[in-house]
Amino acid sequence: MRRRKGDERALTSVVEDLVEDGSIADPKSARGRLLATAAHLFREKGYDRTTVRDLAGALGIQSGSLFHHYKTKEDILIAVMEETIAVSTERLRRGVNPESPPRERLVQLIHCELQGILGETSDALAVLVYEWKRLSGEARDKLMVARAGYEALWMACLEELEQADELTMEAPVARKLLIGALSWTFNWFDDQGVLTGYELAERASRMFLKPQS
Amino acid sequence: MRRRKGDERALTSVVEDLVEDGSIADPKSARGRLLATAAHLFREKGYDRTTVRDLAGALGIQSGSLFHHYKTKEDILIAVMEETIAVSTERLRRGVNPESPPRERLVQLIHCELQGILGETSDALAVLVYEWKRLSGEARDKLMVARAGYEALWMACLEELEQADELTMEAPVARKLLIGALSWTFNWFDDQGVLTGYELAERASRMFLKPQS
Amino acid sequence: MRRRKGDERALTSVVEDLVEDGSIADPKSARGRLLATAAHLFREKGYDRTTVRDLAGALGIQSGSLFHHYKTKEDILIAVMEETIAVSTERLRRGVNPESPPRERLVQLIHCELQGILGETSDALAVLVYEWKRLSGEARDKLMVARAGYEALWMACLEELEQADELTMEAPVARKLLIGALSWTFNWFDDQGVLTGYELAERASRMFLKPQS
Amino acid sequence: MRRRKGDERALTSVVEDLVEDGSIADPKSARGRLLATAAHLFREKGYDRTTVRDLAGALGIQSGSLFHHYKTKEDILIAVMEETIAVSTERLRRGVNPESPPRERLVQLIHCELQGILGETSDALAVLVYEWKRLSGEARDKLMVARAGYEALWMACLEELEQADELTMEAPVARKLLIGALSWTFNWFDDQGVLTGYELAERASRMFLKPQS
DNA sequence: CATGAATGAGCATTCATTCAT
DNA sequence: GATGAATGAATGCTCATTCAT
Repeated sequence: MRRRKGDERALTSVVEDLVEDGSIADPKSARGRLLATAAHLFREKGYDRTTVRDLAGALGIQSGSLFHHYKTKEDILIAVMEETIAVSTERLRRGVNPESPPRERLVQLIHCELQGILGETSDALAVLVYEWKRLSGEARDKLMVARAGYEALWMACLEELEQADELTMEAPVARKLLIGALSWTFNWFDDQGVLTGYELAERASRMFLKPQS
Repeated sequence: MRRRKGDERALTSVVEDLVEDGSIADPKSARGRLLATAAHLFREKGYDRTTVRDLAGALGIQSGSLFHHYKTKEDILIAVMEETIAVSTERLRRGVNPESPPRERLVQLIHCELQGILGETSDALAVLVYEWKRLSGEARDKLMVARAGYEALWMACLEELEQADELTMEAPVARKLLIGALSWTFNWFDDQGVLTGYELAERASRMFLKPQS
Repeated sequence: MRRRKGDERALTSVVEDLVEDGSIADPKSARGRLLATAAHLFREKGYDRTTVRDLAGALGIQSGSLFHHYKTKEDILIAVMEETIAVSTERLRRGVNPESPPRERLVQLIHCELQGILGETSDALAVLVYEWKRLSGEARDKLMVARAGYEALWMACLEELEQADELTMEAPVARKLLIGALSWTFNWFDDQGVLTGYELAERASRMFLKPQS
Repeated sequence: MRRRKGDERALTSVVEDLVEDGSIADPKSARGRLLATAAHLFREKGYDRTTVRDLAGALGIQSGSLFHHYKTKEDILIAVMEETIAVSTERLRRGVNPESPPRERLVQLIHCELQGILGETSDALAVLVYEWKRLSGEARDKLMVARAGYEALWMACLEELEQADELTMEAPVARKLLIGALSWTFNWFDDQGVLTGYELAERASRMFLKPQS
């Protein structure tokens, strides 16, 4: 997606700070490269069809060496997802100004989410959405907890809007329709197309907000 | 999804007629049962993780016998998708009254699509959406042609609305956001929940229509 | 191989007579066509790589129907070999004039064998040579007995020549070298090439005969 | 075949030298044992009927492990053939003394070829002859090029003899009859029989040479 | 930490053979 | 006889994982 300089800086600092406090791996470290490459391959070919040899090959190491970093292939998938959730949540936290009026905050939320879906973390988020079923029950539960923090940020805004009677439908319904609509964008949205990411975010917010008097 | 008697009758007749003219396999025939079971398993476990032995086991036959009906596992996936597209397109054709005003027709379109996503053909449609990447390029091309007929029915309505200035955004953008929003419903919509399918369809139509004066 | 009219008539009558006395199947009957087709496919693709479906397909019937004629695929191979041995032996019997001097008889023998290898029965003879190993021990024994009659006709001539001191080496060694040399011709001899079958037979006989004084 | 000490040493050094320059695998290495075992089984049971499990079992490893060394079963066949051609060609190069008169060189050539057919490389050579048809076209072409070098060494000698009018027939015809005669020996020649390999070579050379005045 | 050979269970697919119709 | 759907064992090959070096 077409991004302004400011966005770039924002994402970089999100990642940097999370690296510093140890929540995620440094993208330049071996582990970080591994996860980014895994995300890319998992998205491109699907988790099942990506072999550990594919992944090792893309990293320039032997397949056996992967298992020094992660015990199983599934652990790599889990790590990709965990980090994505962490980065996404942190991005939301920073990208949304709590002082802004709620209508404005909704646009900020949508814009943040779109940035994730269409920007740098695109691969990892696509994996999060499309490979969710590949997780074992246990892993799923753990990640659902992490995901809950992210969703709470959304619901706070939507519920406020609902109470202010500015929403065209119930907040939970709106959120779920929106998740689907935005997730799907990585199947069609074209960086170079007629619409910028900003314009798309604005269109998406219109779907649920009553027209302003 | 909660359905009225009328819907049931409608779907049944769609399938029956397509069976009669040979477009799809009779759901009660060996081939039809095979495709329904395949759709179910492919959706539940994913195409890659569903082995031909799983499928054969679920059908009560030997794995070798599957290859009497379809030459490869991918051919089964393709057949599932082809039939779904055929049924969906036919359902749209019947479920939309060309005499209705366009706003009403949009609700009919959404309702038809939701019926597919949440009703009888739910499994097959989920497979169509989530396993698209598993198709070889050739198969993909063939199915994209079939899919185009379906989309044409949608765009006719949306473009009419756009020209009448009743849409809150460009028709193609609206369609794509809607595809995502509706497809995602099979991940959350609960048949027994607070919302009926009709109510959901109505909510979804609000996302793109300007409020009526 | 280039053949004179006389040869053709000779082979036809060999086959006809064997058909009449029931030793082999009429080439025009269902069974006969089956064996000829099997010989052709077995030679072309090898016995193992020729499936019963291939064979049935070439005959225009269903694979299951083959088993009305022969109980197993191996039985078809055995039948092909048995008939070939019968025809070859009969051809030798007729093609060699017991009145001729032994040197002449050797040329007749070689010519008969070459006719088999390069003429009408070429496929079946190639199968006999190259698929011998595919036979079960039991079948092998049975066919070896049949083959013995054929070899006896050869050895009679060669031993007579040996006794007359007209051979450049021991009769059994000569015969074995000759079997190899002639069998191999179906890998290189060209019907349309510089050499006729007759000329080849003549060359082959020179390999073991002392020059005539 | 009964061999003198010198032959043994000669073959050993051929193999050793080729191992050293990397043309073939060391017979004592994993790869070398694999190829020798494969040659043996392919010869005994035929390529098609030898399963990768048979081969693995004979080597005392798991069938999956084979694919570490060769990507496909056909690649194993190809490797067997390639190495045989390399060894055979090298043996010819060393076993024939270019200073010898051509009649003598012919005996040397025949003796070398027989050594291959009946000695250590017997299995691999039988495979080369009998499983040639199993190769894909591509592999066939590659091996035919390698084979051409071997045949060139033969034709040089035979053509020289032909020009000196010492051959009883055309050089190419002689070579082809000889290939067949010698190849066939592994179906009948008995190491312990009345004839030594040398005696057989000498008999074979008589087939094409005019008696010396 | 990294390697790479080995594992062994699992996979889609093939195929001779059977048998109810 | 012929059909063709079904069988079930077998096949070549894949791949996550292990482990001695």
